[in-house]
Amino acid sequence: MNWGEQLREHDIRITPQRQLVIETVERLHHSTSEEILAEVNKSFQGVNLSTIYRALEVLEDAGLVAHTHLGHGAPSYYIVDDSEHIHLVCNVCGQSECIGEGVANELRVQVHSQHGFDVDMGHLSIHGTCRSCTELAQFLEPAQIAAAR
Amino acid sequence: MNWGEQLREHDIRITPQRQLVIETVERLHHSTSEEILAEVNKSFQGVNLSTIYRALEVLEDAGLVAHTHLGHGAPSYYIVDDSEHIHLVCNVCGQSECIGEGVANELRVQVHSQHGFDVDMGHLSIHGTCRSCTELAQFLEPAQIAAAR
DNA sequence: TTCTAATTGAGATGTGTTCGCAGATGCGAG
DNA sequence: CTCGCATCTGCGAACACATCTCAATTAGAA
Repeated sequence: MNWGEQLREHDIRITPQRQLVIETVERLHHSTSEEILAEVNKSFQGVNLSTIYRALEVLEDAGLVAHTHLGHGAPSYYIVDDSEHIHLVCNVCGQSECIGEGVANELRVQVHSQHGFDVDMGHLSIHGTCRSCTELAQFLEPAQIAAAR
Repeated sequence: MNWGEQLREHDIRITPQRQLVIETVERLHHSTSEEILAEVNKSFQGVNLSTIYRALEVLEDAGLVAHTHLGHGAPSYYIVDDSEHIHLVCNVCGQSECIGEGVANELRVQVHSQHGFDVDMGHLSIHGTCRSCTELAQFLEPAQIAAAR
């Protein structure tokens, strides 16, 4: 099923702006609303930021895109496809990496059986310290690492 | 070691404002910056919101408090003590519950061995759908559940 | 083609957080 | 005890991100 049908199923009109947003989110893989706006405006200037937000909202309702919070700032939007993934976000350098959802299956099962809670894996961001920052921490203070990145 | 020594160790001055913030965060268990301000101002009016933020920042650096993102809005601050915990946040009703960190131990070990990534458990918020919202979803639309809470 | 409800652009508004600066204060040295 | 000064605070402005209002436009059913 393509995204056009998927939108019509949710009684969501198909507009050029929404098409642009979907294509852009797909192309950029992970992007903030501002980044999406900038990219969309490269081909069609005049598209408004509120339109981007509204498009992202309906597309998220329709299950076509999802978002997760990487840094402290704006959330990152990405296309929902067959390969769900989890984000590891480093608190020191701010970099993030995607990993398969396999490592959290045990967690998902336990949380569901013990608490009846259904985990949304796509939204899961794991914060901590990445390998290289852990190694650097032997020599530098966190602030110096953050400054050097 | 009490918090006074812990602050001095980090070359952080002890002030009434910081003492108030620590005590308030401890008392409220989970609270936003605005809630802390309101609570602090009950006993001492005139304390400024930026002071709260700055206090929370240094206290976090010193490892006395930590924060996690529960809803979409302001982060929640809490005292770091011996009992680390994880937050389950329901995307439908917005409620959150604390659970022991045990369920994520497997995850922590795997993420570390496979990716060299050191997970910050206190900051881990797991989003998804709670038990009661899963049950309600048989009868109601998500929007109706959110409205009814 | 016509009609209407959904959608859009533009800008105002809201919420949460940080900044810059002048004055106040904790606290170590004397 | 009191002095000196780096740090801290209050205040207001600025900032980042998100949402809302409203008139004009438009997708898509009839």
